[in-house]
Amino acid sequence: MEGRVGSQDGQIASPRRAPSQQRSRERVERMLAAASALIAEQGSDAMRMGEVAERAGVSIGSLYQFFPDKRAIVWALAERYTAESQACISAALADVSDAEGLGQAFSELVDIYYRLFLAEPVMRDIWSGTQADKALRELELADSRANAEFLTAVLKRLRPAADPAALETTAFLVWQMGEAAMRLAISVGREEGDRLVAAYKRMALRELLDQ
Amino acid sequence: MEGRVGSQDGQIASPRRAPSQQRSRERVERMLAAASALIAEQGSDAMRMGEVAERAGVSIGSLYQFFPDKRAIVWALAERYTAESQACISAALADVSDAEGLGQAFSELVDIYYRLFLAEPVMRDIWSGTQADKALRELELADSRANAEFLTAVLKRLRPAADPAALETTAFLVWQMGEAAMRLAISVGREEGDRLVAAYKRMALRELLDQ
DNA sequence: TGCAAATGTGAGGATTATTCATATTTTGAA
DNA sequence: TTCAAAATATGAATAATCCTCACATTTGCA
Repeated sequence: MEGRVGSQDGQIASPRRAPSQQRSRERVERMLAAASALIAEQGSDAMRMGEVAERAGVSIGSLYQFFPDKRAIVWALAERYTAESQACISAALADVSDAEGLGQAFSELVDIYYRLFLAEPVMRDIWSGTQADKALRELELADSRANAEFLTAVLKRLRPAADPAALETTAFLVWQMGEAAMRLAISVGREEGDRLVAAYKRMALRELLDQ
Repeated sequence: MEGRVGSQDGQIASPRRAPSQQRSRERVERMLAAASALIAEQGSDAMRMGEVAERAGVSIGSLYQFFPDKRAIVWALAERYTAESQACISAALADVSDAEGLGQAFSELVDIYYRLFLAEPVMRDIWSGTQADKALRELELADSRANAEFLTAVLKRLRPAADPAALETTAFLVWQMGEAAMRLAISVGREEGDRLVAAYKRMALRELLDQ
């Protein structure tokens, strides 16, 4: 009843061949767009390579010309999301210089993420499946570390006397807790989700500001 | 290259037929034991139904006599773990009556869980894949709620003046954060993992005791 | 004993992911 | 412009896997 999704080795799935011509670059975009639409409709697990090819208007062989396997497509989409959000997060935290500013920026960041998770089925699907796929897990971990570093930088400015290593651990943990809180929040009802996100915010800020 | 793992509907995978004879009960045990061993060796994703049957010394058809599909086997193992751990957690929190006691019990509980995650590849694998499988996700959520309730009961005793709804939210969130922290801790190096777990403990207790 | 229910079996059906031999298009140097 | 090499396109065929089902065997029990 099935196809399987490759062996369990978590190789970073890089394009089998980078599209060098204008034509192929456009086709790869179409493939990713098709995959994105299908994931939004049915989830990445139910996404079929044949459907992706058909919807992108390319042959199945062309798909495999640029993506070594199914997971690579999901990975490529995930990478785009992380790149975008990192830029956003970096900007939001760049010029925070006092506790109040951190509270403000962090709170907004959480809201943005929460809304994004609620509104973006693709993102939701991809980050949900994160744990099952080694390459995705590593991407998310790297992303999380990068984001935590932005937060660490702020903390070091706000609390110069504190142990830097401890600040790093705190920032990383708080950030990961945030991602977990989001996943939890979207998997329960909206009201409870809102409450949980609010509770997370309080908890995180208390920890970050060491109050 | 593959088989697929069932449609994405998250039906609770209950035995197709409960084994009623001694013989079949023993065989089902062998099936679960075989599955457990294979998951420990290669992960549940790489576990093949044919291998499970072979190692259990039964035919593939017998497997499907008692388990409607592959996920049902994983689910059955997961259910056992949750039943066991709930009993353990309930016992640990049952007679907590002051802040110090909570600190003690909670800290021990976290340690036990952490060690369990580190030592039990099966448990680790199952809870990692949790997000990808609807039935597993629901099982984990229900388990988490049940455990959070034990914690809530303690909090209500310790802080009778507090808003009960807020305590429930706090307990649930803290518990889920704990599971996330565990997953994170075992996916990074041992040293960093230890630091993260310690940091989580501090954060959680601060929140639980509202200090 | 004998019959119905429970259980056991494994070859084959059904899906999918992925490959590969071959055809077509583009590029860039002569 | 010409043309060979590189890049790209194609989809039928392959391979791997889950799961079904028609039929065989065993067990419980009146």
